[in-house]
Amino acid sequence: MSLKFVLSGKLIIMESRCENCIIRQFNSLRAMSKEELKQVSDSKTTRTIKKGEPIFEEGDKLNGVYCVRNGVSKLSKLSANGKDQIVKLASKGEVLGQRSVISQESTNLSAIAINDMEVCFIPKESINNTLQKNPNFTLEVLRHMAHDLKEADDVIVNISQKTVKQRMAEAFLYLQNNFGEDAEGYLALTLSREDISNVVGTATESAIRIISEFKKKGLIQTSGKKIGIKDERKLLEMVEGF
Amino acid sequence: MSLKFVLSGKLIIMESRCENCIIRQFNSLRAMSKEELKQVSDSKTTRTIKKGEPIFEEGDKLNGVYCVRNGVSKLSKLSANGKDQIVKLASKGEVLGQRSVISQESTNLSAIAINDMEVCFIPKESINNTLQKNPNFTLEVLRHMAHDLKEADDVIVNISQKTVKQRMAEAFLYLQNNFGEDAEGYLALTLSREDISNVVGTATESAIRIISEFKKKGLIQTSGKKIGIKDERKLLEMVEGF
DNA sequence: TCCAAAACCTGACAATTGTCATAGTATCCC
DNA sequence: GGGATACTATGACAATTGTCAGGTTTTGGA
Repeated sequence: MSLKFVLSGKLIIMESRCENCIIRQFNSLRAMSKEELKQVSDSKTTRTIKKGEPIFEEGDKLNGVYCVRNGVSKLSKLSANGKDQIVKLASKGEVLGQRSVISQESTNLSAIAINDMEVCFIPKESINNTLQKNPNFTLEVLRHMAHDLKEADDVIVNISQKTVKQRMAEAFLYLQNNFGEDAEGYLALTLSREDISNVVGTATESAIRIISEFKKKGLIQTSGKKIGIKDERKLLEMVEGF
Repeated sequence: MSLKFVLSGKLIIMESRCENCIIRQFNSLRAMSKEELKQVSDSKTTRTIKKGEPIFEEGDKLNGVYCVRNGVSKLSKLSANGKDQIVKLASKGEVLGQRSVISQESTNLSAIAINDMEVCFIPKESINNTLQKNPNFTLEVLRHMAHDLKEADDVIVNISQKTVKQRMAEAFLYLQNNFGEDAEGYLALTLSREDISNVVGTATESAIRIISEFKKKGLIQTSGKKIGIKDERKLLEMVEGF
């Protein structure tokens, strides 16, 4: 049986065996057999990462993958002009570093914690072993990667064909759909203005300016750095180009 | 033994058995067993596609994959404002439509022939069958897709962080590296100005203007729509932002 | 071979976006 | 609690890029 604590209003489930971990249901690990999971469980280690700290950085050789149990990480790449481009936001259930382990190259992205995180490190041996023996698992990973690639294609088209304003609107809707809202109607995932601009691919000042503009037009509301969506319909229209 | 013809100066190899097809060595099909290849060979059909014609179009449900034997295809996506964004150029040896077949969704990209093409259509049953039974094949496909995803990430960063001029320079170097040059030093793959602008993600007029500028500066030379690289070093510097 | 259509090219201008400067505001750490 | 530091915000301006409008050249088909 798993241990449960109620700590300052939050329910925390301390589950150290992968076999029993719910997170697993959201990613490719669910295609592993019992024995394979047992092996993963025996070789894995758990790490906590504080807000702002890296899980790994561009160029690192990864000795395994990281399964996110809690918190959100930004996957980004530094460009020649010193700016980060955020390529993906990864939260509970996602596995980081798969690509690097599969292609046996150093990673092309940095993973940095946006809030405090808890991740499980799974050594690459466990993964590679299963990849070679369990076609179901490999296929599951493949399906997942096919999905990521499709999303990446969409991002390419969006960045090159939409205006910054459209991409900003899209980003807010994306955050709403993927991370939800809090009780007061603000986006549950709060990003700094700089992170927002790095997701959208624009200058921080431009992002701020557009936030102000959206606020004036009644499309969104803000409270500190928190942002709430007020007129989803109009934001959607803006994304489509009206 | 394969049949060979010399037709108007070109050597054409008519090889209808996958087992003997050289093309296969360049893609994931090389990980198939003899029996699997035999099955693929028996179920495949060969198609020729004329310049400008589609192999498949965005939204199509694909019943198989296309293995490119000859010619080059652009993979593109139509955006809301009516412009195409070219996401990838695929030539000899590349397999198109894999992602769609794997994730069992309709395709998110169109594939249109840039010059006359010859492709082999392989029904999805052969592929899915092998994916489930041969982990080596699945792993090979996975590695390939991991590579594509990494490239897609690079494209995202490039498009959002580099100027149009830098991306143009990069595009020419890319064409040189991947498709080579003809005897007179012009890029072997000749794209229309519109296609170039759709690769780079800019307006056709901007692309033309930058071509003129590069020509004036002695970085490239042109002859009709053909483009030749004259100063590779300076183009490289430009990409890096000098 | 010739004509129409398509592709290429250039100029002028407008819109978008980035940069720099500067000031207010929140946050963190001692 | 207070000061340093990072983040947010806005204005002014410049650079980049897109759009429209007009030409010229090339290409492909009758």
